[in-house]
Amino acid sequence: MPKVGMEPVRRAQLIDATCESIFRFGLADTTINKISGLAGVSTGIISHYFGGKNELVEATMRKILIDLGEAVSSRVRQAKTPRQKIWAIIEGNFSHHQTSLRFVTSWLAFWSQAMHVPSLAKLQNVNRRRLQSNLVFWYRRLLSPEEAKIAADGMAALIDGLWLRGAFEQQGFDSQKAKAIAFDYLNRQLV
Amino acid sequence: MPKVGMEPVRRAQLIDATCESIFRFGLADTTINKISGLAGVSTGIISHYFGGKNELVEATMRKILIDLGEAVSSRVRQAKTPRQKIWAIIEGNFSHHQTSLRFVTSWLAFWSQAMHVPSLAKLQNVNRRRLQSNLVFWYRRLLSPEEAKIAADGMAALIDGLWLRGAFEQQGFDSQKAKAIAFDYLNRQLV
Amino acid sequence: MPKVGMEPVRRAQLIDATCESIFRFGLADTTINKISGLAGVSTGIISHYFGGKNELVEATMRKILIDLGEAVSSRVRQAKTPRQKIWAIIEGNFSHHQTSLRFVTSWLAFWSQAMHVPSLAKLQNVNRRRLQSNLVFWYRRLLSPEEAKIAADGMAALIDGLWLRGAFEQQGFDSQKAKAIAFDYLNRQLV
Amino acid sequence: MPKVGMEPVRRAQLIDATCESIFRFGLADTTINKISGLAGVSTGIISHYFGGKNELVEATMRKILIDLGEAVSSRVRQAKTPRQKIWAIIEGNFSHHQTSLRFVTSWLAFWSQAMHVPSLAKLQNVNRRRLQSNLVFWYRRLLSPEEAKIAADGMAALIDGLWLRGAFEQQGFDSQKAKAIAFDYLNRQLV
DNA sequence: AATGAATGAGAATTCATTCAT
DNA sequence: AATGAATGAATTCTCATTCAT
Repeated sequence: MPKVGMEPVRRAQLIDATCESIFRFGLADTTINKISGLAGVSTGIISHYFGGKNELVEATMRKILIDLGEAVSSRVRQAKTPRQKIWAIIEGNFSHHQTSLRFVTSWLAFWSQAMHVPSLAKLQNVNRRRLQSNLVFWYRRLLSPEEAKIAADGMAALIDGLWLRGAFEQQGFDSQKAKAIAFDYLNRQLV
Repeated sequence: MPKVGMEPVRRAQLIDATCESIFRFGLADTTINKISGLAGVSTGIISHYFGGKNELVEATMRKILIDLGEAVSSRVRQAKTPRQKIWAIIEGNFSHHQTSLRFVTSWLAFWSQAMHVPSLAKLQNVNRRRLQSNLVFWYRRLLSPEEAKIAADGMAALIDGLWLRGAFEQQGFDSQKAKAIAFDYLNRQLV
Repeated sequence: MPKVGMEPVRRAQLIDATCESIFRFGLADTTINKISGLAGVSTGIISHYFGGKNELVEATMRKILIDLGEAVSSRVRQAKTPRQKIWAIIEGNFSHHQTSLRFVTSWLAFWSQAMHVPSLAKLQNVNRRRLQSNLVFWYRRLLSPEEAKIAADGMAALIDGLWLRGAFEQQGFDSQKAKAIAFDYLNRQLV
Repeated sequence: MPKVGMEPVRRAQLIDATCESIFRFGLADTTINKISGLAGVSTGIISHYFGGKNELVEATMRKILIDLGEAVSSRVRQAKTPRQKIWAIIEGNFSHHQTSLRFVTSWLAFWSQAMHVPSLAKLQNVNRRRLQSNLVFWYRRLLSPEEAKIAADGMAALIDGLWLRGAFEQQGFDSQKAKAIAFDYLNRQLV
């Protein structure tokens, strides 16, 4: 019998290598040769486990969004008050793992790519709406419906904007600074 | 007899076609065939006037950033008080032309691409810093240096984040809503 | 304890699956994955029992030609007169098993392939000549040598041509019609 | 201005090279590298003029069937009596150009391939039916409807069978012999 | 005896660039 | 000034074969 149970291992390996390649070369210059080279496997494996490059890229995006969602929701669960819940959402978005350049680079590449690839757009929309509706839910506990809508849209945009600009910081993403800005915004929203 | 003075015409034609192609197909699926087809000229023209596809793409990004810069600075010039100046920067960023999906799509594609293409990164950094330093300059008239830094970074991120999320709105970019959110943030920053 | 005596079983299984795959997908789209899938075994088995795909394909062709040869010779043995012998050859070629589309499809694929694969060409030539020499042998009992040659070549070509065209009939190979045509030809050859 | 009017030249060149490649290597081993190599052009040309390999192969088959059809119909036009018409159909099918091994090899490859490729099957059916209906038409002038049907089906099968077996003759297709056999059959059909 | 994970050579296709006209 | 035919390197995908278990 051949080695069994390799599937989850290989899939994780290849998704990691895809992130690494997007980080190093950009999505446009990410080829299955580079991915399989980084993963230390042959190119054929990609078709074998994912069907093709597109599916691997999609799986990578899904992984990133799921990780991000989990980082947020695990923190939100532990929070008590509505204010702490929003705080937790911000914290989750700027937790260490999420702000590694490796992560942010892929996130940005996907955001751009999603505009023209339906399967990615679907994932992107789910994620975008999740952040927005989470925020609205807790802001409503503290503000009028109209104010909550504006506050949530503003905070969601600020979080994504901090990521976006953070991706270009020479000295790497400064998550402390990002959090400080977001918390400052939050304090001002809640008077 | 050959037509003379075609250069500026052809360059503008090709840059417009490049924006159109990025909007329609995405940067990844933008080929010189599509660009020259949209422009109604032959493929050879691109090499002739720009040297190659990369240079055309770079020229297109430069054009977009210059347009954006001019939309902002023309408004800033007319503003009087520091608060109006900041208001003008926001207005400029969400003026009609800037928020057309055509524009936002290219802007986002370039932001992603710039992470791995030095010539684009340079343009991107100039633009990114210009927005930040413009904001800091006027916030300093109204806030302490520390507060001004945070306010400027926050506003810059919010503006970019609103673009980013606006690019995905089903019903198109709602620049009124974006401005409302940014002005609300501004009001809270300046108490 | 390992099963013993599996070899003939596995070989027959794989040859059947190869016929089935050629029938369903065509020789060009017959892969060892499809063959082993149809046979319900793993791909490795093919190398194990046949050495490789080519050898399996060759074995399949050999099987088809042997089956065909046996269908003919068993009938010929029972025939008495030269005319009945020729009749038996025709009958054998259009007996039920031989005219199933499954069979004809593989036969045609091999005929085409044999033109460029020496090992298949050899099998093909043996078979082609066997039909011709069988026919000549019995026609000589009834006709002059020159007439017998033409009669045999004609009948051999007619039989193969009926297969060829029969393979494309929408409603399947009509062996009754094929036999009627061949017998009519035979009657005219023998006045 | 670049060279114009190259399209028909290149298309003919590539179709010829495809025939040559099928003759030399077989359809299964015909690659766009081999085709473009034989044609003395680059591989990109194939996509440029045909869209892809499949379309080139289809165009090649169409060319072969059209040539065959024309060889037949030009002869039929000149024939006077029904018997001469049938004679002309046979002549056309075994005229020099049609019986070159180059031609026959491709013809056989396509026949096999057509069983699983709808676009080729369509071409094949048109051609197969044309031969049959042409023959029926003229046999009806000389025989009863039932006899005409059998005679036509028999002659069509004989013609194809002679091609099929002729493709394998060591010393090349002997069109004189093929014609002699077919004419002999014709004489016997018409008593 | 049998598996199926892994390989990597080979295939078709795409596309920026070149260049004769 | 402008064309677009032609190139060929680069990319993705397929698939027969190998081999550790």
